[in-house]
Amino acid sequence: MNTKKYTMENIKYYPFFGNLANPLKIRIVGMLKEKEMSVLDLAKELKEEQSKISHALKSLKNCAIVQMKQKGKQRIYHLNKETILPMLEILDQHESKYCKKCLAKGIK
Amino acid sequence: MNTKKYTMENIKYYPFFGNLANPLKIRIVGMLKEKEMSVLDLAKELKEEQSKISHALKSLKNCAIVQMKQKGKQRIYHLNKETILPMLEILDQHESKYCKKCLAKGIK
DNA sequence: ATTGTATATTTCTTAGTATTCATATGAACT
DNA sequence: AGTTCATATGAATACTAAGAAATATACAAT
Repeated sequence: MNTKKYTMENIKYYPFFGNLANPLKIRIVGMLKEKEMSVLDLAKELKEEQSKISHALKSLKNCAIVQMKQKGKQRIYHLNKETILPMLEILDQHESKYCKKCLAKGIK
Repeated sequence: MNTKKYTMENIKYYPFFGNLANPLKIRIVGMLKEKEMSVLDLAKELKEEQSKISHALKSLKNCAIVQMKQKGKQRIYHLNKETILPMLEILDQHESKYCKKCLAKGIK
């Protein structure tokens, strides 16, 4: 039916929000709100496999939701608070105002 | 491996961002930034089938990203600008600062 | 150079989501 | 009530992204 489905203008937000739409990734974001952590730290705290955490961190890093620094053999990840905190703040307000039902039940 | 994977606290953002992570849905949001529109208006402008638009609008409405009012037989949808505009604004800033590459290529 | 520790990558499978198509509902008008 | 236009719904299929498991790389210390 279509020739050109979407313009760059419109799809540009896609990969970014895709990260925040993933339960594991949002849990990682939740952890990193508190303090910066290594991959294994995250794996332990979240009770998930290391490779899974690495995968998640890679895509979070690709969209600059988290950033990384090397420390010996460890790689320490920290949240890009400048962007993410205000964004979650807006959502909290939205949620408390409009969206109790859908958020509680996970309706899409 | 896990018993309890995530708490409510952590997954609550999931359905909301899931909507913004979808190309069609974000295109709808893009259209509704300009003006409110009916389902068929959207279908025509975006060159997509009506049922597809309806499906997308349903999930957007479930998370209060759009709102709807009846007008004769038409249903007019409009954007929840209070939440969405500041959110896109934050992202634009983020993008121009950090994420040119990933956004251009759609890397996740 | 070898070992041990930390993280990343690759491939395959599975689960979750979107799309399609057919059909149903609902509202206005005759 | 029947017709038309506008929208929504449901079920089947097609996609895409996430998860699992095994393996590879990178670094530090000995």
